[in-house]
This record gives sequence, structure tokens and C-alpha cells, in this order.
Amino acid sequence: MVTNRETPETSKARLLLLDGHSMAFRAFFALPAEKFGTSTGQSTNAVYGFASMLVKLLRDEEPTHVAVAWDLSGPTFRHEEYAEYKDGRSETPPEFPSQVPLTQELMRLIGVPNLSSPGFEADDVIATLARVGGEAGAEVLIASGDRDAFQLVTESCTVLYPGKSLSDLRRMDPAAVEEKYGVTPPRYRDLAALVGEKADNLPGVPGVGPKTAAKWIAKYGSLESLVEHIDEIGGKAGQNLRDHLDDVLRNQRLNLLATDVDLGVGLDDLLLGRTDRAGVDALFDNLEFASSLRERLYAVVNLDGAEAPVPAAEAVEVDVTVAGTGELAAWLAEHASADDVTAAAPAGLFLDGVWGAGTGRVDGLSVAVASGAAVAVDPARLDAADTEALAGFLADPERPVAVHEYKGALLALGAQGWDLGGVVSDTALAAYLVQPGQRRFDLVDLCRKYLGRELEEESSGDQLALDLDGGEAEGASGRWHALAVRAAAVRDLAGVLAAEVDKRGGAHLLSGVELPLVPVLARLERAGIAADRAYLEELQGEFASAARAAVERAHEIVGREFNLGSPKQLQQVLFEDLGLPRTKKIKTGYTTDADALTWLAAQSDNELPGVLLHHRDQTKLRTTVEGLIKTVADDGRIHTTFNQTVAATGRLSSTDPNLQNIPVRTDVGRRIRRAFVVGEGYQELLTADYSQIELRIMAHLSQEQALIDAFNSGYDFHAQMGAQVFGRAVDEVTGEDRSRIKAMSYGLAYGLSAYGLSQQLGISPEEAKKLMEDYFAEFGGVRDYLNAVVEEARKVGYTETILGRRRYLPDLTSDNRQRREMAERMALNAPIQGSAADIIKVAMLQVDAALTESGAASRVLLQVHDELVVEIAPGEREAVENLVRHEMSSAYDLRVPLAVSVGGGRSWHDAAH
DNA sequence: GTAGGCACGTA
DNA sequence: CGTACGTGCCTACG
Repeated sequence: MVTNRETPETSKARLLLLDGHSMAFRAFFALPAEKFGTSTGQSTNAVYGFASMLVKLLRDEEPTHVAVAWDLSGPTFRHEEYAEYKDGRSETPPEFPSQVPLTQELMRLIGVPNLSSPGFEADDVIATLARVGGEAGAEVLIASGDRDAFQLVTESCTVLYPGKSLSDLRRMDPAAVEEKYGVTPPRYRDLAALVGEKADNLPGVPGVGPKTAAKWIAKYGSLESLVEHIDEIGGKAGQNLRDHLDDVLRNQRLNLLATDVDLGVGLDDLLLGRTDRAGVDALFDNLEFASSLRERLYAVVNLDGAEAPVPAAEAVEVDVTVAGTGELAAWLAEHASADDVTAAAPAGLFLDGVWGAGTGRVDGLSVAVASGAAVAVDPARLDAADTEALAGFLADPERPVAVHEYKGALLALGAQGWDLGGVVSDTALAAYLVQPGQRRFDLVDLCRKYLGRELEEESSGDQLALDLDGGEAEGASGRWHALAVRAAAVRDLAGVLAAEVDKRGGAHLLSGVELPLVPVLARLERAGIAADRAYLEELQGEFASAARAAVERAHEIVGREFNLGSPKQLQQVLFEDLGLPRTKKIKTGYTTDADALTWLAAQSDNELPGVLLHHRDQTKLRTTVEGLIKTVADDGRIHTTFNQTVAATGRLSSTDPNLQNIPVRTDVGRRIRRAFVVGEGYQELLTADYSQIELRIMAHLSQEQALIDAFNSGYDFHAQMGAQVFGRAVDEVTGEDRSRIKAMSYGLAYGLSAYGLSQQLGISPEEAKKLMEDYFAEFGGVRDYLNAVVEEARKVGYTETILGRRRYLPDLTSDNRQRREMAERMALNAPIQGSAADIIKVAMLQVDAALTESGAASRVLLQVHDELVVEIAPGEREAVENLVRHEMSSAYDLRVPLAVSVGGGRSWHDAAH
């Protein structure tokens, strides 16, 4: 057994060094100066490109330390030896120089030191810092467009050299240098000396390019050795070499980078600092940069206000054990008994692996307990006793653990035959309840944010990009150490987040709803839904040929070929070539959306709009079907992924594929639902959905008696509402009036305006306004409720659902009218949509528990916001239907009934009702 | 290269 | 100038 008390030095620093001038210059030429500039004439292309590149580097490389090196204007030590050094350079473009101080200012605001030294070039500063970093054990990355930097490349020092574009940085490690130039990095100087460098006014040997130079160096080993054998070189090239040897030797002296520049900084001084957000805002405002770059930047820097992150190894002491064969059982007995791991002190569990599509794989696993002990486990190296002990520990509900991404852990472990029984916290879920508007909950980000702890080494995707063999011989280093640190991070994060969740009144939501829902969702994903592949392929062919025919017809009408998928080309064709009337303006011209094309079809005799609409329909259906075919697994089923931490309102979302947006509104679209069929061994599919759940919630929340009565009456809700608004008997409400009232009711839940309503119904804004007034005259409680929601949210900063799920809306107090009104609509909708999400989540828990309790073999397969799709086992239809109806309608006690409608059939289509 | 815009499917 | 999502395609990057 290998045990290692961790010391700070083992945390690997990553030092990023940028050559300021060379990268800014590259940026300058990569982006057109005419297009990047402020209204006052300041060019900004170099600043923008540089910042954009830096953001990408910070995001992709996650350096812990950063510095930018700059050239100064005066002569350097190289001019002392060779006065013509860098002579004859073409004039610097006038738009460039003013951008250098701006870029430097930006670096300062981000917390990146700008370094330079009189008499030295940026390259020398970089060479010196690379040495300093390397000696301190850091991994060094150099972003430079100057090839001289290649001489610095080693196993732990990589040059990122720009290719075609600035963001296309080529990783020049020793192998890449050798592949490209045929020499090792230490010999690159020899090659450069022979070839010369025009930009530096350093002529090389005429007629000798990189190929010849590399050949010579390969043959003789080095320039020195080549010089010793200089008389052996034949041909014109050999003569030229002898004639220009002095130049070559001078070049070689001059291209040696100084590694001893006196900068007075150590590695610690280069730790990425905090970003002065107000300063960056002001600078970007002045430069008239759009918000996108700003937000990308803020996502990757340390914003002020937060503590500067501390490397994990300094922040936490982990007594790491790397368990080899036969050692894990003993470790668990010693450190992770029911006495060590308690509700007050849950263990942290970290899974290194991959998961998705209802399955997964464990590549590594670690456990950290409150005592500080941690173990890292290679699942491939466990003996029978280890396996049994681990399985017992993981499954034991009496040994509470916190985990990051519980569902992923269940899928990955489940694929290995392991269960996970004692999860009391999922740090991703907890963070979601604290900040539901965030869309990503990376462990690395959460640690930085809530623990002020910087996890060393990045996770690329779901797998740690670490040396798989690292570790054992030299103790718990590399991959195993990183795993243990992560388990400790999860352990510590769980405590901090539990307090945050508690503070927001979300404890029940987390432990009573979201957390118990995770194993239910894991089972949905694992089950998947059976797909009729042959039928999907048939549909694909049909939609594809219909789309092709539409393309041909469109080309025929216009008289030339164009891309029907390009809104831009469509605009050209419709509004300029054919001169059709213009539609609604959008950012990029005039819209060609379905509404507009429908309008155009009515406006003119031209066939084209109709053909385009048909083409849109058919291509949309084709891509939907294609996407589905691609995801049919070997078991003949489609296993979507339900995301529990994406939607700000509390809804689930579905990806890979999205099964929550399978067409249903049109006949042709609905055919796709025939492809979702009952699986082998089951009898039929059953769908159960809530009727008008959002309106029922609105009735409940507003306590408007008229709505409550309309729902309790049991008659057609919209017709009842119409009768009241129009002062007629229910059976005298026309279909059109009913649909107007229906649109009005639903619209309210979204914060609809009179204008929006008029658009939706195709009536004038005056008529729409009148309709709203009539509606509110009858149902004033709804209006009062909606107003109160916004007012309250403005006051406290958030809205709340029936289960206390919050949504924070800081924009409610914005000075910007558009943002404020947007936030107001969100505030109107969030309690309604979110409460519906709460209810169906509770229903899923109850249905799941009741199915288990009853011993039924039927299972839930999908959730589509207000609908559950269930696969019915033979002979269970009636019992399960009753069970589902009962559990769904009793999920929450509203002031109105929760109506559930149910249908069954062999496919999802046939189960409609 | 990629982020963002458009278009469109669902609740 | 109605909320919440995900996907595919195209295009411009302030």
C-alpha cells in the first residue's frame, strides 16, 4: 500500500506566457481594421483579437499562472553586436501602435502582469520566465508567433504557434517541432541560423532553406559539427555556406534567447490575479465591444469580490491511499465504517468515467472521509474481497455520501453492476437550486466559487486527462492524487452548498424531490423507449425526396439555383429578385419565418412561398427522423438524457436526442410518433397527461373564484370562461370566441401584451385590448395576482413556486426597459411553469414508489413536462392506469382538481387520447 | 473556428 | 411586442 502525505509542491502549476507584440500583431492582421473600430476612430482589431485569443486560452488551457511579455522601443543587446538588427522592417501600420497600451491596460485589469526589460526583447523575457517556471516545477505554455521560441520547447514546455487564424494555435511540443522542421528543439537555432530570418534582417545562406539546413544538421548533429566538416559540403550550397559562415555564426549568437533577464519576479508573482470588473466594463464600453466577449471573458477569469483561488493541494490536506489489489477492503474497514461516515459527516465520492444514453463506465473512483483520509481506486485492479467491500460501501444507505452528478454516478456504477445507496447530496443539483439560472455546474467551477479552491489538472470531457500509469512508484501523485483531491472537494462542497440551499429554503426541495428523483431518472434513461428503425428509415426516405422535389421546384420558379436553407439567400430571392412585399424586420433584414411565408403566399400569386414552407416542413421532419435513427442503441431503444440542472424554471430538459419535442401538432409530424413503440415483453404504451395544468396552477395561485369554479364545474373550461366574458350561455360560445379566450388565458401565463395577443389571433390591437379588458373585468383576481407576483419579485429579487423553488431575476430593477420587461414576463411565468414542474416531479416519485410497492413490472419511460409515457407489462393495464391516475392527481393539493387524461396503444402515436 | 442568429419542434 | 427548452444550419465576427 502506498500512502503519501501531500505537500503543496505536488500541485502542478500551469504557466501561460504570451508574446504580447507578436500575438497582437497577428490579431491585427487576422481581423479587418476597417471593421473593428470605435465611432471615434480608434482601431480595436488587435485588442479584440488578442482578448478573444486570451479568453480561449484561459478556457481551454486553464493556466494557474499567466504573464504577457512586451518589447520596449529602444535598442537591445542584439543591436550592440549587429547594428542593422531588425533594419528594413516595413512601416508599422498606423492603426496598430495605439492598440498596444490598450491591450496592456486590459491585461492589467484582468490581473495578468505585463513584463518587459530595457535592452531585451519579449522573447528573452519569455525565455527567462519559462526557465523560472520550469525550475519551479510548472508546466509552461508559450503563445508566440515568433519561431525563435521553438528553441525553448521541452517535454514540459510547449509553444502555441498561430496557424491560419489566431485562434488556431498549433501545439508545438518536441515531437511537433521535429516533425515540422526535422530537427530537435535545441537544434532549431542552428537551422534558423542557416536559413536566416528576413524579419530580423538576419540573412542566412543563399539557396539554403529549411530542408537543406535540416539535412545538414541531421547528418552532422549540430551547427558546430557542421562547421568542423565545412569543407566536405559540396555543390553551390556548400560554397555559399563557406562564403556566409560569419553571417550564420552571427545569426546563431543573436537568436539565442536570454534566460537570465533580471525581472525580479518569481512564479508566485504570476499567479492569475483578480479581474477588475468595473475597469474592464469601462474599457470595453470605451472600445465599443459587444457584451459577448465580455461575458466570455468573465466566465474564465477570477472576478473581484471572490477570494483568489488557492491551489487545491494548499487548501486541503489529503492523506491519500492508492489502493492496489487486496488493499481496498482493509482501507474501507479502517476509514469508512459506519462510525467514520455519518449523516453529520458524509463522505465525498468522485467518479472518473463516462456516462450517457442510459449507461456508462467507471475508470476511476475515489472516496474522501471527514478524518482527512482519502482513497483512490482503479476498478480494474480489485480482488474479490475489494470488490465486495466496495460494493457494500457504495450500496449501504447507512453510509451517507455526497457525489457530484449523482445520475451519472448511478449510470456508470450501474453498468459495472454496482448500486449507490447512501447519497445525501449531489453538489451539482445543490448548486442548481442555489443558482437555477446557471447552465453549467462543473466541479472545477464550483470549487473555485464556493471553496476558493483551484483543482489542479483539468478534466477534459468526463475523463481526467492524466497519466494513467502515474502514481504508484512515486506515491499518490498524478491521476490518483487528482482523484482523491476531487473526492475531498465534493465532500467539502456538499457542506457549503447544503448551507446555501438551506438559507434559501430549498432543503426539502433538494432532499425530498430533486435528489430522490435522480434514481428514477436514471431508470428512465436506462430503460429507453423502443424504436421501429425500419419505419424511421422509410419516413426518412419519404421526407428526403419530398424536400428534394421542393428544392427543384423552387429553383425552377426562380430560374436559378440557391440555397433554400439560407435565410440570407432567401431574402435576396424573395424581396429583391422577385420583388415580393417585405415582411417584418429582423436584425439581418426581413424575416422568412413560417408566419411571414404564409402571409406572402396569401399576398401574391407566386408559388414560391408555399414551396418554401413545404420544403421547411419536410427538411425539419427529415432531420428530426435522421437524428432519431442515429441514436437507436444496439438494444433497439432510444435512451435520451434528462437534464435536471438546465431549465431555470425547474423543468427537465431532454437531449441526445430531445424526446420532448417530437412533432404532434400536424398529421404528417405525428407519423413520427408511430416509430416509438412498445418493447418486447411489454403489452402497450400508456400516456398520461395533466389537463391544463398551468391554468389550474394559475387558478390556485390567484385564488380567483371564477377560475376555481370553472375548473370545479367539470365542464369545458375555455367555453365556461368565454361564457362569462361574453355574457352568454356556455353553449352559445362560438368556436372562435372559445379559442380567443383560450389564447388569452394561456397568454397571461407568459406575460402577453395586447399587441402580442392581436398578432396571435390576427385581430387589431384595439380589439385585443378590448378583449383583455373584458377578461380582467370578470377575472380581476388574475390580474391582481400577476401584478403582485412582479411586485413581490422586484422587492425580494426572486419568484417562488409552490414547493419554494426560487428563480432570481435581478433585471426586474434594470434601467433598461427591454431587459426589465423581459424579467417581468419571466417573473409572471416562473411560478406557474415552475410549480407545474414541481408537481410532475412529485408525481414521478409517487408513481415510481407505487409501481415498486405494487410489484408491477410496468415502468415509466419518458417525461414530457406534463405527460408521462409508461410501458405496460402484460396484464397490468388496468391496475397501472388506475395507479398512475391516482398518483398524478394526488401529487399536490391545489384549490382545483388535477385532471389526468390517459390513453394506450402499441405506439406513442396510438396512445394519444 | 466558433459564437450567435434564425428557424422550428415541444410543453 | 408571450415563457421554457434543444437542434441544425448558416454566417459574421465591432
